[in-house]
Amino acid sequence: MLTTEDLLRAPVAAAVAELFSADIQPGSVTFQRTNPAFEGDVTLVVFPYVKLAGKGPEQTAQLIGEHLQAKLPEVARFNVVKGFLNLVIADDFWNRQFTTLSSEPAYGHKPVTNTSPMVMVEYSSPNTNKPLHLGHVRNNLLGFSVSEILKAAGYRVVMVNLVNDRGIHICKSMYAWQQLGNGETPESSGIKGDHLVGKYYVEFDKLYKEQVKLAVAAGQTEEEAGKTVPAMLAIQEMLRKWEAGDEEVIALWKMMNGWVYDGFNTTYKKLGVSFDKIYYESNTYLLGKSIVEDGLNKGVLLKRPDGAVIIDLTPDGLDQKVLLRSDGTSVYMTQDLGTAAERHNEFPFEKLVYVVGNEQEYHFKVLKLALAKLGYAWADGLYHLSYGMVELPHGKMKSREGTVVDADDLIQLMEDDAQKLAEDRGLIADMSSEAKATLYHQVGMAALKYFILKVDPRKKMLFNPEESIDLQGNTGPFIQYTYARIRSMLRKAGVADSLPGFTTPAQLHEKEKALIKHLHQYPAIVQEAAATYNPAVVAQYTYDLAKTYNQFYDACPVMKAESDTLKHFRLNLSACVARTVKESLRLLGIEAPEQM
RNA sequence: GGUCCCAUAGCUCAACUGGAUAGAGCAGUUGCCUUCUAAGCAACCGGUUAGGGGUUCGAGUCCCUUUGGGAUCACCA
Repeated sequence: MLTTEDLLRAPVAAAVAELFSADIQPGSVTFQRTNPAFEGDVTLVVFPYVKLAGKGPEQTAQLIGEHLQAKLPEVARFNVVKGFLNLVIADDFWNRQFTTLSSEPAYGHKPVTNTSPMVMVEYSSPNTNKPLHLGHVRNNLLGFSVSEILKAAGYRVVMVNLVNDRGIHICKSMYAWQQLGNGETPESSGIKGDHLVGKYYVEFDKLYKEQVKLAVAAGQTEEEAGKTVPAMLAIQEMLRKWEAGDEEVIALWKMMNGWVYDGFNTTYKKLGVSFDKIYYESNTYLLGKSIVEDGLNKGVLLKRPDGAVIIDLTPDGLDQKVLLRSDGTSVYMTQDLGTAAERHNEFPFEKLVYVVGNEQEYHFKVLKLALAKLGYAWADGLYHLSYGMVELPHGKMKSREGTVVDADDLIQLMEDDAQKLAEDRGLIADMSSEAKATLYHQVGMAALKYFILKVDPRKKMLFNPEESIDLQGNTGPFIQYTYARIRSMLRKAGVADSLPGFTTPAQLHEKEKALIKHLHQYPAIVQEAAATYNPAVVAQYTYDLAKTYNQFYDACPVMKAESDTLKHFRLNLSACVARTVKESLRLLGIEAPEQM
């Protein structure tokens, strides 16, 4: 697909050469969208050439404009505002673009083959002691969407999840359940597994604090009490037994983890996310020791007098970091070193994207640097997609303080809102109750997903539980609605997807041209979103496309167009918009209902 | 204390990576359903881009500084 930039770059360079006898690289010529206040499709900023021209900006722009218009039939006319050369591209060019792009089945997406570069995306990575909340939702939606975008941009993508299923924190819920649970199970209580385990995690915290309070009252210092209270000793003992493979502890661990996984899988399914491979820390936590040994031998790592192995990153502006405890056991970093190396053996990725909150920026900086120093060339491909926290009006969400927005609750709330609005509209009376339930889910999730994904991942975002997420305006359902309306029209016209053999009009309506220009941008948008790991780029684009279509819909009758030729063209244009909207929604993990 | 990030309309977010008169949605006011779905379209209202200085043809964007917020600097994960 020839973009306007491709079309104009060389001619602009030629114009500069001819008019001002100066050599510039065609690749250095850049364009921008024309400001809507002026007529034009693309704009050349001529400030970079005024020195070469030895003339004022207006005159420089005027000369280049005249030259381009004379040489290129695609340049219909132009106007000059200050140093901006606004070029109007002929309708014929846009018509040719539309004819080409409307015939491409996977328009805008690059095909993936066995030799395409491979990217691994790690996301979700939950703890198995509490249910998922809104922060996890952002992580999951980002990870899934980034993966889909990378696939569309031509990468082989491996989606992985690293489940944090071991450690002292897991023992807390296990211990509390042992002490207080009376054999309660998800079945006996009717509580979803992850919520049940989360309940005992909170119970432990209460129990523990109570014991510390008593001990302090009995004269111990708080620090002392914190370490010696029975509950603390018990979970430490439990962790030792777990690491020693104690049958009873392992059985309890397996049972309760099973409950959590059942619960997570339900939530994952509702969120529409999935993984190609799931790693468990209980399997990976011993990895990395050999890498550390190796690093010691190479002299990259140092053994401190107390026996701990460290890496000295002070020359890089960071600190010293412990990679192996003095007793020889692993830390978080050890495990991540080992996991990354093992993954690269299994999947020779070019990039490994970690979708992890920005609170771990330091960790990933160290991880990448350490691997590089240890001599792994692929370390260069590690990328920490460091997303901002979801904050509530009162600040960060904290599980223990109960100030979290639960994922399951929120999903339910969104479905209820979608149902309420749909029932008020009363347009889907003919649907089966099953189809209705599906629709409420699709619409509710669209609102939630778009709400989260339209925000730049790197920025923190705010969620106010007092205000429900909109279903109108700049939202997911708005875009779905545009799609459903087109599909409804195509059904009435008896058109499945598109009808070949249309004729483009000699003169495009302003809104038709605007739509073609938007469609024309789609491939570049996909590439940009992939290069920056930013679904918000796709979200913004899709909204603009839908918005533009709605304006077209209002201004241009399709079924009652002046002629059959025009009707067929507009049906094709609509079908093409529908396809692109559906695809770009899919990249965001949002479904496009046929009717709503 | 060191390092890093953030601050844009009453609210939630944009701004093509230094470009033209800073854009959307929500909220508020007001038009448009006897023509393809009004979850829509159109219009009005709303801004000293936290404050100050600098760099240049041009700054929300880059540099310095003040203020306010956040993260991180564990032999936790």
